[in-house]
Amino acid sequence: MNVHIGVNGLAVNPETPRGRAPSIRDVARLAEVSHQTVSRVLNDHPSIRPETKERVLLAMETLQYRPNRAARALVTSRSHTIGVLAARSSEYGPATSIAAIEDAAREHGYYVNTANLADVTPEGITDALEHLMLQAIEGLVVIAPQVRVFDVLAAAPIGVPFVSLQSTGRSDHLALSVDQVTGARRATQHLVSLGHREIVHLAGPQDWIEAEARMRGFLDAIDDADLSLHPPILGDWSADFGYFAGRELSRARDFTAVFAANDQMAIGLMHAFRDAGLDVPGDISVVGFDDIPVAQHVWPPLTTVHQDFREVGRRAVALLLNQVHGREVLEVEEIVPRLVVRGSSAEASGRRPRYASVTDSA
Amino acid sequence: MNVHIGVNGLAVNPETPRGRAPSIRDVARLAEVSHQTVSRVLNDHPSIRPETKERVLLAMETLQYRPNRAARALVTSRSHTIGVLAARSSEYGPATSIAAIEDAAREHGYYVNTANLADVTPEGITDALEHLMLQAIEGLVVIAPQVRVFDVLAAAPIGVPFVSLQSTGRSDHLALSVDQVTGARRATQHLVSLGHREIVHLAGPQDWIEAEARMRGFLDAIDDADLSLHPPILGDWSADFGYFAGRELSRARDFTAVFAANDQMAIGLMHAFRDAGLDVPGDISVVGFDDIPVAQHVWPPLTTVHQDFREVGRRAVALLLNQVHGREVLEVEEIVPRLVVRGSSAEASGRRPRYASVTDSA
DNA sequence: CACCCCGATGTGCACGTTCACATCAGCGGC
DNA sequence: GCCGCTGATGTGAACGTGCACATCGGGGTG
Repeated sequence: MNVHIGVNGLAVNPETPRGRAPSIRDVARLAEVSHQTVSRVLNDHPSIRPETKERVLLAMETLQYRPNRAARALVTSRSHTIGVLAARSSEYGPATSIAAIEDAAREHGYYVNTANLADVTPEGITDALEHLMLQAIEGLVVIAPQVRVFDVLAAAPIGVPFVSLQSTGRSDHLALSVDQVTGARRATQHLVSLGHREIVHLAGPQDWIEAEARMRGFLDAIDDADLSLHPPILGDWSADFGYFAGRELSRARDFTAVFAANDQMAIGLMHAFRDAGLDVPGDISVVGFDDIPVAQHVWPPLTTVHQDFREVGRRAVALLLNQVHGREVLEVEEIVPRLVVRGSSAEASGRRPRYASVTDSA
Repeated sequence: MNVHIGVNGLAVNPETPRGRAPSIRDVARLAEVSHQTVSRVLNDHPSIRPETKERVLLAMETLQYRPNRAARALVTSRSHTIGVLAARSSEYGPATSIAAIEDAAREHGYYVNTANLADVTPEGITDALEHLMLQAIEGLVVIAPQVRVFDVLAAAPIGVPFVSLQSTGRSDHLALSVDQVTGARRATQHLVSLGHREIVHLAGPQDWIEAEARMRGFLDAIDDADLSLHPPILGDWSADFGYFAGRELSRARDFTAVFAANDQMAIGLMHAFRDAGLDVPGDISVVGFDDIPVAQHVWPPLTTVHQDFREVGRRAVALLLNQVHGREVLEVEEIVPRLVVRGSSAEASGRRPRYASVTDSA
């Protein structure tokens, strides 16, 4: 109700004409210099007498001057904004990375504008992209890890450098590759080393880059160990899907371990197994991926592959801004996620695993 | 490496002079009208002959014209951007709301700029606010639900309408109040109705508005039922804290139920109780708050209070944009979250509760 | 038939900033 | 004592758009 707080914020300053916000000319007048000198102070120009600078800064202070971003953007044609193209951004992983991107960008004096992919149709993607381009973004971070997105991106000339948080294997852009393949392989090898020979993979949706990488890691490990291959199940990342998949799986029971492509599905799986009277890890071992914060607190504590989402976001910004500024792009070292063994995986014999408590993260 | 895709995006258009992006004047020249006519087409001015409009649109198309947001913002002094001041934005609830806010804003042709609160010191808050104000935001959504934030907000005249996702009880701004008090009261009453008389509240951090509201709902219910009050434990929302709190609690064991202020802590609690050899809900009932997606898949499935975070985000934007456009602000109806009874709460006697499966959400 | 109004379009300026260039004083070197 | 350089500052234009106002033709009204 009572929301109008003056027209213009701080508004009523006697020095400032009308209801307008103070401009550099107003500051200049007060400091008795030219507007250009004020501009120089703003931009840290070297040849300004300290005394003059002082006077200008004082004038800015008394006038409560704020530089006008639009005017600056207009003349420099730099928006100081980067775009983020994201999918499913309410989930822990992406959300964490996005937050880290925003923090890192702010630290570098940049703004972030996020467009969430409502649907992954070409129209939806073009639409989101259009929105970002209208914002005149200087760079783009892509966290929408469907292959399809990159097809659209490749087709639409976006004209700004972009970085993806998923390695597509393409060379038309920079990717901040977390080595998901190795992560998935290690997870699978862990199960193999526990004596499991019939392992099922509950994968992410087809077309998702991460799902594909984790699947490949799984297949590699199965191949290395010379095991027979169960056809992977394609899920949608959700715990609910994990539950339903687990219900189906517990009918057949021709396996002793499941590697789920993310923790949510793994948790849903365990729920279903419990419902079916199967003990995890006594009857069936389960391994997840991501290490979301609750993973170590569910029962049994989930063996999973830990990813540092914040670090990924940070690096993405660093990489992107390097490109934006035309600096040399340093070699991108891959981040290898690490396996965290907890209670949901045990030897195929059915013996109890060593108990991993909450302190394993310390 | 191979990232530079032309200087300017689509760049090489013979109609466009130099390397500059096409402006309305370029379009005007090609369409053989004045730049003002082009502007009118852009802004859907009524009195334009359809034929002329057609010609202009065609010229835009061939020139791949994009309006320059900075120039427009400069002259209209409207940024078409709203700011979001957020805290802990990687968690499910806030992250979901933020995503919904972005979607809704985009639908209304607005951009969203998010500033995450690194720390809740006055400096941190001012800093984030400063960042947003530099962006010339037209409105602000606050999801940083500490009381302290509102103190700073009240002190610093932000000069734009703002909406908070938490009800502060103050009248200096609009709040989109989810009735957390009622939600918490219902959760507690549920435990009371199951015969529990010794109920502990694992609260959120002091200073958090939501923590306070949930605490009040708890206290109200305890008071109504005339039960003795256990001193609430102040947590930090995290599952890890829930675990440690649970360890402490299981020493005393002078209670039969715990109402946790969010699901993460509830899950941590259950973990600790299990470690201590206590059965949930056989020995102790646990109720959470939020209904995060995994809540129904942990063991036992968590009784909790469901909130629709997306709806909250959507409404926040609607409310805010109404204010921004000076439209009448319609009465804000409170959203009352609903209790979802699952397996983690049972009668104080220790009898097994009816089993609530995943289908309870269907 | 003169008048006015309205629809359709054009003209010039303003927005606040930076950039290119101009100015001016002081100082060292010949 | 003059030249040129350099540091410190000022001057004017430009960026791309929207707004206020001007213009012009046509049609209805008296």
